[in-house]
Formats: sequence, structure tokens, C-alpha cells
Amino acid sequence: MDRSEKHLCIKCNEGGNLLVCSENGCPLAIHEGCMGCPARFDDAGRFYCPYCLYKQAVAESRQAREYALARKKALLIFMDEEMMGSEQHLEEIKRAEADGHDLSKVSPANANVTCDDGKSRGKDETILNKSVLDLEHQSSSSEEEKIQEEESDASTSSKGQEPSLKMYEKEKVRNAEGKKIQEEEPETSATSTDRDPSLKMHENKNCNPEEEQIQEEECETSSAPSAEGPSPTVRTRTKRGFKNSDQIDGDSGTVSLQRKLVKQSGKSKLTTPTVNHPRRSSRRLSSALGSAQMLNDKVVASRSLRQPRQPLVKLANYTFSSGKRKRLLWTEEEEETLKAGVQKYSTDGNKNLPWTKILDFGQHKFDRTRTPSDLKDKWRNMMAK
DNA sequence: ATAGGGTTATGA
DNA sequence: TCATAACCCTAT
Repeated sequence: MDRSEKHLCIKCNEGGNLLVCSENGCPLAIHEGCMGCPARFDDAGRFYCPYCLYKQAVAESRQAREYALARKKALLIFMDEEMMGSEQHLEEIKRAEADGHDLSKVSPANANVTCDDGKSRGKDETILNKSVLDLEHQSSSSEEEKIQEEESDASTSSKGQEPSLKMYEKEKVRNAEGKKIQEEEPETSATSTDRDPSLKMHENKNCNPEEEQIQEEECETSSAPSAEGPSPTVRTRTKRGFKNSDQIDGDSGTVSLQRKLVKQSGKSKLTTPTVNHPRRSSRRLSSALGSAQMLNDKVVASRSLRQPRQPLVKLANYTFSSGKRKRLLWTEEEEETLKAGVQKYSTDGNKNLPWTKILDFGQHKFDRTRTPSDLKDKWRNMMAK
């Protein structure tokens, strides 16, 4: 415990039995009783002032963010088959690794944090003026706000924090000087609970891939062509590649289905700028992350026989949805059923046809993976002929 | 829930 | 390369 009689208390400006901050270069000295909050000591009994602890926390937060970004970058490269293995991108991964330091190396107690903006204060420097401290606290607060603004996705859960940081977090609650931090805390905890979708993706592995595979196979068999229908080979569906439709959103970290508009062939006729529209994003997300279970819940709720038809991509232990259903041609029986359904439910010139009802009407004839929208699209095609 | 425009896989 | 059909996305 660093107690000194050489200094004056930063609060009452008197000498006596003072605690001196052990952080390198920090001249803060204070009576334990003047703290206004419990004094904090590390395992070795060294005292650290709330200010230094806060600075450490901010530094660690930044480092955690850098680490998260670096990991995200590596994931991005990992997910893109075209990029995988190339010299250039191996370099990128290495750079990402170097940029984001391993969190395990970060320890608030030994983090290379000084009490100022990089310059170390001399031990003999005059006692910090309280107003100076306040100013610096403000600046570091705004610094943290900036970080928080930037990081909508940094997954710095308090779980992985070092004991001394946890200790400080508890202290924040009581610490009057840490009031601002306290206000920001809900956001921080929100980031850890309302987690980055890209992390949720990893939870996808518990979606019982085997069961999904079985369902998939069931779909295949259930959609066997009728006698007059197209040959089985025609009905064969191909799986679209993961890389074709899935991308990691660089900002949100979500696995998005943003279509690659810039086709290498330049074939794409329309260059609709794909804005990150909220609705689109959410749909992309559910589609991309779309564990069969998620889809199941949605579909089964409206129609018990409906099945998801989601091509799945297995990557190590994880199962991803490739985001787009496999192409399934319509059988003649389905077309006939569709005609019959439209005829039955047709009202005013085939406007606003109740596709859901029509789907229910022919639920034993339509493939179980058909959706009302599929019926609508098919009818449109048939009418176009 | 549906309509309608856009995207993409597929085969000629 | 192009037409087509299936599928996707978003506005209403």
C-alpha cells in the first residue's frame, strides 16, 4: 500500500496518511477517507486512483474493439472463398492479427496506460489540480463516447474482463466521478447481451444440422415429379454457393445476403444500389442466419405441412444457410392445382388473389416448400405466356 | 398478405 | 449470350 506523508491530499489539500496512486507517473495522493468511494488495491496491495483505473478501462475497451475488428476482418476473409488462400489475403489476415492484440495480453494492472495522453508525468510534478483532473476525465469520457459511437458491434462483454477491471466496474456504481461511465454502462451491457449477429451465427451450430439434412432430403423426395412432369433431373435443385450470395456486412458484422451487384461478367442489367434498408437487412439476416429452425417456426406457424427449403452450407461444425432456396421447377400437377385454386378464389379480375388460401387449397398437391409468393410468381409467369 | 420490380440459375 | 423461370426484396 502506497502511503505517503510527502504529498498533500488532492481533495482536502492536507498532508497525513495519504494513498498515492501506483500507476506509473500518476502523482495523485488522497486520504482514504476523502475518496468518497472504496479505495482499490491490486493483489500486491498497490493503490490505483479511480482516474487511472478508468483510463485503463478505456484503453482496454479500445483494445478489445480493435481485437474484435481484427477478428471480423479475418472472418470476412475466411468467409470469402475467392479470397481464401491468396497471398494477398493471407497477408491481410496476418495484419489483422497484428492489429488486434490478443485480449489475454491485456491486463488493466499492466496495461501500458499512462495517466496522460502519452507523456508520462514526472514523479516530482506538482500535485494534480483537481480541475485538471476533471478536464482530463471529461476528455477521456468523450473519447469513450467516440469509441462507443464507432463500435456498434464491438463484442466486449464484461465476461472476458480481467479481475481488476471487474473490480473497477463494481466501483463505478458507487463512484461519483464515475457517474458518466455509469450512464454509459447500459449501452455496454447491451452490446454484450444483444450480441453481434455475427456471433449468433456461431450459435447456429446447435440447430441440429442432421435434422436439417433429413428435412432437406424429405423435401427432395416429396417433390418427386408427377408422371407427366419434368424428368427428375429437371427437378434437381442445385445449391448455390455460400460465397455467391452471402457477405459479412463490414459495418454491422452481420452475415448479409447482399447480392453482389457488381458481377465480374458485367451481366447485371440493373445496378440498383443496395442500400442497407432496415427491412432488407432484417430479412437478409433471418435468411442468412436462417437456421432451419427459425424458418420452421415461421412457416409451420402458418401451415403445418410447409417445409423450409434452405440450402445449407456446412463449414467445420457450423451450418450456414446459403440464403437462397434451391430452384424447384413446377410440376404439371402443381400448375393444374394452381389454376384450380385461382379459379376457385378468383374474384375481381384476378386482382388481390388470396395466395395463402390457394396454397392451403392445394396443400397436398403443391410442394411443401411452396410459399404464397411462389404461387403468385408462378401465376404471373403462367399469365405472361 | 399481396403486388410488382429486381436478381439469378439454367438451358438453349 | 440470351430468354426464361424461380426466387428475392420491399412498398403498400
